[in-house]
Amino acid sequence: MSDETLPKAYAPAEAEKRWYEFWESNGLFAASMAPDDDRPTYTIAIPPPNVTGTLHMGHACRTTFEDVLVRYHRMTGHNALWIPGLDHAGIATQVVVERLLKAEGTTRHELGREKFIERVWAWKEKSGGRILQQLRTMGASCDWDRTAFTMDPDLAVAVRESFVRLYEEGLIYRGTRLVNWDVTTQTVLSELEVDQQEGVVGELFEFAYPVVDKDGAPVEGIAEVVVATTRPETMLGDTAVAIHPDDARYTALHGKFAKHPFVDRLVPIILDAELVDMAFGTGCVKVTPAHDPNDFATGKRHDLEEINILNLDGTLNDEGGPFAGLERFAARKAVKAKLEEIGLFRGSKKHTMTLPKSQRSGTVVEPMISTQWFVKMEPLATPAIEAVENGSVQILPQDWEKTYFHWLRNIHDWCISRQLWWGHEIPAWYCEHEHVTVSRETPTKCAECGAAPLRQDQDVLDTWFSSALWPFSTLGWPNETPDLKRFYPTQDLETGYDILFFWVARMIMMGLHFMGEVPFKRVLLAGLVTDERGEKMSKVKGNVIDPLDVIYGATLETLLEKAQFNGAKPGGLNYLKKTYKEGFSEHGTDALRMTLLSYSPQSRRIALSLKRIEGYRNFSNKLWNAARFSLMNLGDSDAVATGVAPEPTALANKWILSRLARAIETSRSGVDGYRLDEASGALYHFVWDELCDWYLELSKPLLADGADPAIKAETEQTLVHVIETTLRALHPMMPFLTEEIWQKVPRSDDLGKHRDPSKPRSIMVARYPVADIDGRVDEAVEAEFEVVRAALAGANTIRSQQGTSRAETFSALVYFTKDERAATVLEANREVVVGVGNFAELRRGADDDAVRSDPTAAFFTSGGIEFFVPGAIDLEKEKERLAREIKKIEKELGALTNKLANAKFVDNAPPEVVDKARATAAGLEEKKTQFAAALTRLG
RNA sequence: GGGUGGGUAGCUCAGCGGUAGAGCGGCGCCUUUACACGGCGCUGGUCGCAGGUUCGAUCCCUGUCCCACCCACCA
Repeated sequence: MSDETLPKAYAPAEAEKRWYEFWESNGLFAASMAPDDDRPTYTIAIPPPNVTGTLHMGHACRTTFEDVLVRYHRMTGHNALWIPGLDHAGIATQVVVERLLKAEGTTRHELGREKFIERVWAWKEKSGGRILQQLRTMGASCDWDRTAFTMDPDLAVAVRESFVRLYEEGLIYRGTRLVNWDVTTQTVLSELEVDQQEGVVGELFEFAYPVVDKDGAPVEGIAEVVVATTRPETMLGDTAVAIHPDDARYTALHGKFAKHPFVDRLVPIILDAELVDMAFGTGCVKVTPAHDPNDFATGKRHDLEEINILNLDGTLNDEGGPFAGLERFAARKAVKAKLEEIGLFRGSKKHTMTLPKSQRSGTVVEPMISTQWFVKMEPLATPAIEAVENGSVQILPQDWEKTYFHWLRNIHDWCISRQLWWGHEIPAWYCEHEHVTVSRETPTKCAECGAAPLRQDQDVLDTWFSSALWPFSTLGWPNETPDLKRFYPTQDLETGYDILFFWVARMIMMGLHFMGEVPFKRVLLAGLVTDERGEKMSKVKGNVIDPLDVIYGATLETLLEKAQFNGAKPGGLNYLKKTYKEGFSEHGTDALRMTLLSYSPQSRRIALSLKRIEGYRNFSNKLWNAARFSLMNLGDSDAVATGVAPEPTALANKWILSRLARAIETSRSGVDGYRLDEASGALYHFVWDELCDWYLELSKPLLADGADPAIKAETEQTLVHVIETTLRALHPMMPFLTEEIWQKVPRSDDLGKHRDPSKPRSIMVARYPVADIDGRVDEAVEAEFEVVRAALAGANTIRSQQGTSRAETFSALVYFTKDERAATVLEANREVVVGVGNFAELRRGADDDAVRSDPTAAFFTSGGIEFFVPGAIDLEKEKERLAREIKKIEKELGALTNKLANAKFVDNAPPEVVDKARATAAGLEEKKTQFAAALTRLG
């Protein structure tokens, strides 16, 4: 150990790969299934990434957060299980594979369903494998043997079981509805895949329908009814014109009809208070049940005919009459022109609206009517609301509860069928009489009439249907497996807030329904990772950052190529060029993890900044070098870390143990309270500001060759203990670096021993530090230390002001104090102060007027003690400094004096607040006097 | 239109009733054998705006203006 010299800088890439293989090949990630293992379980089911594409920063963020929780619990005596897996992601994946086919000059239709599905599976193997590899790169300590995929046979059984049960319970039904149709890819879209593009300026086009009675004869007193639309071509599918029942202007229209100008049809004029707003437009509304959600609902209320005028490719079908065959936008123009031509055009105005566009193809989504499967949501939603109300499930940050309740209380039935090929087949079969048979096993004859053969429903299930079962389907449900018994319900579910409805709420509903128990105790919602400007990452914007590029580094050229390949627009490429002129340097996984952890979980936006990652890369190196220093200094000593705090006598040693204990406390309370930002922050500051900046500096004279052997020995012991404990505390956040160092730290054999003696020792399975065991809080020591710190900090200030090098020895440090305790502390730590401050000597000068009046003596005051460094200063600079100090004090003092002069404050504020203010004021007053005196002394 | 979150140092963000914090940046000094991916020091803020509650408000309340996101709707 002793003669091993660490390189000057930490090289993460090689170490990370090595340790990950070590952990995985030794089975250290696996949860224990031993019957005698009675440790409490801690389980997280991963939010399964889509098998499309590669992981992005959002995944990196989630993976890190979850891995910290899992590793922490593993180290605090839990049987920890993290279930990894992937989602088949229905449409997203199908679209990607279709794009590949297009590049090959073929289509899924040419290929046929079976061959196409084979192709998707091949894609899944490739893409899914890459994603799982990325998770490993991030350090995810998943139990890989349990890797699940939403299309696995086991999970298919769960899907079928739940579908059939819900059907039998009357919670799944078939109904005719409007779906979002993408005419380019010719598939339905889920709500998720529809982007609402706001602020599109369109045209509100008005035209007239001639009014007739039921026999087609003109109506006396009213010749026409004027309606408005942004989509004139849909008038071909109009099956009613609606007016408000209370609208006095149109009583003559009640019971009458509109004559369709293009197709041979009389359109009834109906009364509907729900659809019609009397104040809007003409107060007359054309109703196209087959192509508009509101009209569809209106059609249901009035039992209107639903006429679909479109083919699946977006051209007009035969219902379009003279316009049949035209593409929908061409048809729009043609209908408008024709209406003008025959004199029914009644005006047009600009109209700002929101257009639903397909996230996949960018085309305007077309509402189309079709028969779909639905889940009746209300009976499922009620218990899910209760579960959060009564605290069975806790949502963090809590603000999200409101959103959750709002959605569940206004829930719509869930359309679960999709006209795709990639997904779980719907276990429903039809006979020649269109009777439906829903069954767990493939049926041979119709359940209703016994007819055969049967044909299976061609549709597949929404990808979220299988995701909703995730927390228990991955544990073997519907079988009553030992896994299910041991690990359900899981503890925490961590994910982005964007899928609170699509996934989280549905898991709660399904978990309660099928397991009778919530699927997880806590929902942790993370913010969205955005670029440095705070804009959402998207391929088109070119601002998607691949975690691997940050970890391993990437040149600007590589970044640009990648962005271009992913379809970035020129603006996006410019952003990249401007923001990342130099590309990315190598940062390492641990640095990225620390960065992601440092953002508050409260914020909705995580505007990832490269500078911040660099800061943590530097921190990795800092920690590395602290270890390097320690190992070098431990040299031939026989100090070993034992996992128990030593009992040193030197102030610095006692102090660092006290600070260590506090850091551990904060770290623990931070993780326990899901404030990983606070936990990681506490350790960061402990390592950098206390361990490195102060303790390591102070330990140098104690470890020096000529030092007191007893002190040297206890310092070595303290040093090795503090380093080893710090590594354990940081391990959940920085797994690779900590293991790399820890394995080199001299330590006793029982540290990091696995339950299974055949497995190697690892920090992964070591005990997480406990404040009272690994450290020792000591208020008195901390107070004493402040005196030493003050003396040395003052010396630093002077050195810096005067521009003297650290190597230059000051003649002496003389101090004046009435405070005997402080004097004792300084006296006791004379060696440290002299050594670290590089003074020739330290002495008390209570009666040394010569020093006090020496104009060349640098002066500073700290903690009520005056310090002088004779002959150390540049007079002018010193004068400037003193004047500046006095000004600063006066400003602070002014505010405080005013406050204390205020009787209301003194009378009403709590006594301790007043006392504190008085003490501060007195301290400032004294300081001011000293500074003023020093200034006078300098002339 | 409804809702949610946010506006704090040049930038990115913590803090949320008792004299404003971090990282990055800027300026100055220091090539000191753990680390220049470093050390030390300094600079920098009427805590969006206007009222109110309070002895005291960045923090609580009301209003208001911006920004982001979500939901609904726009015939």
